[in-house]
Amino acid sequence: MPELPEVETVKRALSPHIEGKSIVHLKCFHTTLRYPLTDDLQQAVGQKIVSLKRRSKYLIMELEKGYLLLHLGMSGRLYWQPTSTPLQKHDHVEWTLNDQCIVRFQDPRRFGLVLWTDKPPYAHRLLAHLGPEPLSDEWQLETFYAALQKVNTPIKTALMHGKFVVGVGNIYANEALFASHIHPLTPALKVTKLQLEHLMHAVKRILQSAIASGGTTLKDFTSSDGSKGYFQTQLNVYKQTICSTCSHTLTTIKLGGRHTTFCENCQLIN
DNA sequence: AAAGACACCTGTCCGC
DNA sequence: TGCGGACAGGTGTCTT
Repeated sequence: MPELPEVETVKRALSPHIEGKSIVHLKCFHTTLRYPLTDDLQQAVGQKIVSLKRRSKYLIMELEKGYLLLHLGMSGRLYWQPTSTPLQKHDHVEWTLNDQCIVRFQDPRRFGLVLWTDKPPYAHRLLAHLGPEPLSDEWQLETFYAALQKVNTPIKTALMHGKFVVGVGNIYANEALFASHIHPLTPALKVTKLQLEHLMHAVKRILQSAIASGGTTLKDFTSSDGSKGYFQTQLNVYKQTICSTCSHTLTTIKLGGRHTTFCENCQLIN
């Protein structure tokens, strides 16, 4: 489900409903997601939610003392209800806030996570190694280019790796490479600095545009209020068959186990 | 040290 | 209609 724009959409939709409110109950209905749902999640109970932040595809619920780290994995949802409603299949964690509203974490495939930490979350082992945020000034052409000079792996794999930039998943990696006319199999160290500059601009533009559209709903993505995203209408290669620029038939290959679609006419390998 | 394979899960879709 | 198999928006960890 979620790449950066989808997680950002969830964050923006949920924040106004929960910030400044207190957690009255926290219930777990399943023992394990990516990691076990441990008893220390109860340390969040009684605390006020100071803010909801995003780092990469992680959500950080900042409490007065401590933090809850959340990740939606491939199929996770975080949905909000003004009052309690019947549990749905695959609801794993439920927060009840002091105004009686409910927030639930639902995740059929259970690749997501909810965990407690009382230490600064950016130093947590899951976040500490993450690369720069694509929509921030931390992501610089010079350092990106320099880092890739040692990387022989295809540029698409490098883009999705999370080491050089975070938040770019399969959909937006395909789209950004198409927009910047770079063949996904180009070895990262062979991408020129000029191409890399175009790629960075494409990533920023596409992510911002996807956020503005409320994310991409391919099958089942909805924001916390149940609304769908509309960026799928702007996809140029992902799940498409004909090149929107030259009308050639698009090529689909498998790269690192992920569907990779590109135009052999518009995206040349270096 | 880098790169690839694998693992974690369930739901859905497609072909037979 | 039923069944097997492939595949899906992610990412940490293990193996080469």
